[in-house]
Amino acid sequence: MTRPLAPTLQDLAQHLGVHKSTVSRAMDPARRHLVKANLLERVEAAARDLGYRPNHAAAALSRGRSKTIGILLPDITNPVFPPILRGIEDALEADGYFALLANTSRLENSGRTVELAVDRMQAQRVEGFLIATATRDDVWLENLRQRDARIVLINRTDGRGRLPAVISDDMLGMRLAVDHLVGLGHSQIAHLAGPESFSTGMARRVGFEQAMRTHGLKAAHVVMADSYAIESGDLAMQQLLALRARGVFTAVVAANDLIALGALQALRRAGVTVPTKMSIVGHNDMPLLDQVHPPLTSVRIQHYQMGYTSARLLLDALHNSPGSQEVTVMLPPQLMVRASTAPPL
Amino acid sequence: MTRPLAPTLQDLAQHLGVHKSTVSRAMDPARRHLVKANLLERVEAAARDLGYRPNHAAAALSRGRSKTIGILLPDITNPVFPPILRGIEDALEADGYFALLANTSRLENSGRTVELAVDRMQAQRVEGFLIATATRDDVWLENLRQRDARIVLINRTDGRGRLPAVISDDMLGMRLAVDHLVGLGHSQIAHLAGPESFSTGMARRVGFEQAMRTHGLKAAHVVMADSYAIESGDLAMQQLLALRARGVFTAVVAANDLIALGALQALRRAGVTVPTKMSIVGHNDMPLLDQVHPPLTSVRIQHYQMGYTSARLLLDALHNSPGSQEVTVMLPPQLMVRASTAPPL
DNA sequence: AAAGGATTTGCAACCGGTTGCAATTTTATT
DNA sequence: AATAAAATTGCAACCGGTTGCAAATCCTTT
Repeated sequence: MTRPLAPTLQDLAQHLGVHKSTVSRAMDPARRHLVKANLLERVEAAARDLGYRPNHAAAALSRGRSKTIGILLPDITNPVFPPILRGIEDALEADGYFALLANTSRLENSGRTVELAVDRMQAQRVEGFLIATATRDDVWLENLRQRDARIVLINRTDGRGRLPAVISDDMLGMRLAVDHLVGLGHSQIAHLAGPESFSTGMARRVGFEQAMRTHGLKAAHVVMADSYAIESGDLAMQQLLALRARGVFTAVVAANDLIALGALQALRRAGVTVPTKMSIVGHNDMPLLDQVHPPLTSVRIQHYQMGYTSARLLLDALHNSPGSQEVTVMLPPQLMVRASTAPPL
Repeated sequence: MTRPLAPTLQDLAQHLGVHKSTVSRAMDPARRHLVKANLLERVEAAARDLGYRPNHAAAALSRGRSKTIGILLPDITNPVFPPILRGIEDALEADGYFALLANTSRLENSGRTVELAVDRMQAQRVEGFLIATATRDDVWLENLRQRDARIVLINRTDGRGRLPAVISDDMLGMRLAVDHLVGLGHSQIAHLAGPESFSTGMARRVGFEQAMRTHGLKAAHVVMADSYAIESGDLAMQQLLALRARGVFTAVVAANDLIALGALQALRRAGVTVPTKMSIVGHNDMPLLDQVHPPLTSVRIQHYQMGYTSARLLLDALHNSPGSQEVTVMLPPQLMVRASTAPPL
């Protein structure tokens, strides 16, 4: 069973009668010009013949750069993340970088899981982190930052705004939603907010309130769901309905699609038909939203672009190591109008 | 800006006045017993103090094992894959392995993309591959196999059945679907098949026909969708409707949820109400299926378990290198009955 | 107390590339 | 044709661990 091991640079060099350093240069696009044209061809031919594959670990060790980026997601199972991941991968691949992925939702940021993942990634000598799990007061994130790790946040910012981030313009998103509803004739609008511990929950609530003010309106009610999940949305909507006595409302802006779906459930049970008796707007425009009943109007976020841009930002920072600009890139969202919104009765 | 570099084994050893090989042994759980108890404690303390992180690249190079597995997915954006991925990660993490992910859908298996990804992964010296992109006649897969790569297929098998695989029991799945419909009183049942180039498309069609035979029935019609996508399902359903003249049917079993959703669309447009005039069963039970209208009855596959088991299988094969058992593990699916199926008129 | 075996620890080579610098060859210049 | 300058190639140290083997130390046993 002892088949020939994978050929090394040394093997190749010997085969060609040159020194391995020469072959090494021939294999590196950036140093290729240092080797004579015809030798280069011979090297390439030989590499192909022998089936040579560079050993990434050796290269990483030797130059102290792993060409690897660590990615922390709360839960890949949440449909907003796959497109982000695709964007990241596409950007990384263009520079020959690899992604190391970790889902950290097991204990929902409750400390250990994330730190374990970070440890493993640091052992892998990742050159930087793309983090989509930030909450507004993460200690581990702050620690990581202080250890001079290169970091770009995605989708959510940290509380202090000290780290570069790529997010959706939540203010604008809420303005789009509110403008749409007001345009339809609504004036009594409620908000199902997301957790304040996430920057998105916070920003969207503030954005909602501000957009309402722009129209000279006040939020009918604001109820906070305690997580971005269907059940939480359901619960929150029940609370909202209970408040109707103290002020009727004809539309609901949810901080997130899952919350909106939960709200839809609660409304269905309560016999409130959407959109005739109540309009609903979601946020994120996750897949299949056009297939639910009724098809949900939602604020579409540029997920793919968010991933792509964040990776690009990180790579740029890695290459021009000094001036780590602490930019926050805001991507404009877009309103997808479907059948869950209509003029009030 | 020249901050102290990350401490190495050597640094630690010097700090303690011992040789680095001793520290190396102290850090390895499997070799830890070789070092005296109190020294061990000192090493651990020092490691903590200096913030020592082992360099994975160095270790990988030195022992020739990267503790890394390559994962090939067609498209993480497809909701069946995230749970698979979670399963894989959980299994790998337990053994200290890492996952290297690649989406290969850009050109849908059209050759180059996959091979590029495989190349990059081999440069990383992955110890094995988990592949969910197999079609029934992949050349690159066969090549990979012949280069003695360790492989476990997920969800789909290759045509030749030469590679270990973890799949759902598609025969059983179709039997569950057909039994359910027949139990409701249907006897004229059509099938929207998936592409025959995928083992799932093929196996489910065969499974459907066999299940029908068990009941002494014959398939009303079988139309093949040309991909697992909503639009393809829509198109295929239109074709199916056109065939109604030559034999009425009251239920449709789709090879996949997306196809079923497309069929739902087509039926809606044609004014055929589900489930009253037509029952529909999907396959996979992807997320949000309970939120569409009507909530779709579907064959639930054990995605997470599929990922977990496949990774476990691969790890086992890697550890007992000789007897690479070419098992095919079949996981039993389960029927999720919802509102898209009802007795025929 | 000496011999012999069992434990610990040290030594040094090695994994497969990368890279600054020196040596050599080629090309250009006069 | 001689010489300087430029282009190639070779040399050797190094990256940070791992591991077989030798050396040193500790424990038993008689």
